[in-house]
Amino acid sequence: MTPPADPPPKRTTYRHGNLRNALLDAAVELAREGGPDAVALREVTRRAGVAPNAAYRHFADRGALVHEVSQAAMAQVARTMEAELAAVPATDDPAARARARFRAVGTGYIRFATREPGLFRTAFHVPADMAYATDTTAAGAGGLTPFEILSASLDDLVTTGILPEDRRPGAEFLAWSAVHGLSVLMIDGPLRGITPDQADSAAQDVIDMIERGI
Amino acid sequence: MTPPADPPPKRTTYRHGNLRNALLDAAVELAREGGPDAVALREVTRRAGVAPNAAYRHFADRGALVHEVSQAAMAQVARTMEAELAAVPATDDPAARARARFRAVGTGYIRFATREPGLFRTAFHVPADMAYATDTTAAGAGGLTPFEILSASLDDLVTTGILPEDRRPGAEFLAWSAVHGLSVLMIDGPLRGITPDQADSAAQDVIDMIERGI
DNA sequence: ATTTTTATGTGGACGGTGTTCACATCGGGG
DNA sequence: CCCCGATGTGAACACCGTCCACATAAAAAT
Repeated sequence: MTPPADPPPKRTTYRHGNLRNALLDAAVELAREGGPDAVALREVTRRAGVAPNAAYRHFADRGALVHEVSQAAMAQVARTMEAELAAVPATDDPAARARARFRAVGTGYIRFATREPGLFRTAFHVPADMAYATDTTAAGAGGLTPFEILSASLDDLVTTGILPEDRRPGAEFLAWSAVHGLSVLMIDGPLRGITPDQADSAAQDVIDMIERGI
Repeated sequence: MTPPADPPPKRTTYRHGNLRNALLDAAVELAREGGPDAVALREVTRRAGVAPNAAYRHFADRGALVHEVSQAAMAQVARTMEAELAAVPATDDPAARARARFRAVGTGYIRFATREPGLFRTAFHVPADMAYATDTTAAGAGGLTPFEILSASLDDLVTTGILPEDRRPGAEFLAWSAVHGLSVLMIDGPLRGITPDQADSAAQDVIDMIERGI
């Protein structure tokens, strides 16, 4: 029950040596636990064992720090989607494979949202002052952003003949809306408090709807 | 360019007489302009021309105040949906009418989100400490919550034979997810900055998907 | 090798916030 | 009529983000 943290390592050198990363790590941890609002600059510096102002040598202000956390969180979304894609069993049927991969993309997205709600909310946090509305992209290990991963899976649906070509334009936003909406409703909407099993089931239902309705 | 506000009316009586409502009104206005985080207790009391602590005679803490704003915002969602429903042209064909009403429900929801993003975000704001996770419902003029309005419109789809009965269970969450997701993506997601025309068009596309996929 | 520049971390301050405690002021029920 | 409970006030505390002037040490220039 010592919530503050382990004793700060009492750095001996004047320079920290890796402050920027230390700050970022602490900030990510805070966001993981409590969402974007929980990222307090002072607490972050405290955990790094450094004076509050030291943060300003590495980040313009709190917004810049949160923005970087947001980027990191978005990259984690991409990685979770990639992991789900990698778990898709091999098949000879390219159409079945394309379908399974499309479903994996959506499943990974929703899984990340329910497993890491704090980071998920941070990934989609847009600051009030619009200063950091830069769409600097955040990619996963494969170098693709979540949006690009989704797009690729939709392209495969078209090339395998599952999705008619004339339905392709704008399909990203239809799929994204449904999957994102379910995520939000489960995280802090009326579906909050659902069990993980129910969450997975709901995810599959929503993806079913997308496949039929897209 | 006097952002603070008009001069506080310099109340003469010791009692305010209507403080609770005055505080709530100011809080709603702040939420309207900047979302839930913009609701500052001190600013609210300032606008009501009263000392900061006076708020604690009417609300347990800031969370309680924001929660009430959230309820009020949810009620406005319901009213917007009702307004959209009322605008559905009369028809003899009950099936066509049911479809139109279902679409109106979704359209109203998305319209409110894009027109009042601050209130929309506040309506779905769940406090960090989970203290106010009470699901006290917020109804519109017709006495129905947004969720109940949606449910009713889905019931009508079933009775008019548009929606097969076996697809009815859980359909609320499918529809809600898609519509809510689009709203969020347009408010502070990657679809932010879209024109109102594009927003309406995207809304219709999403509702099309729901109708096909539900 | 010595000096100077630059990057990085510190200390102190200011104004903002939510919240609590003790106190002031009234309005209405005994 | 009086007093008591409801309502509003004042001062204080802790926390936050941010800015200023300053300290320190590493790197670059001499």
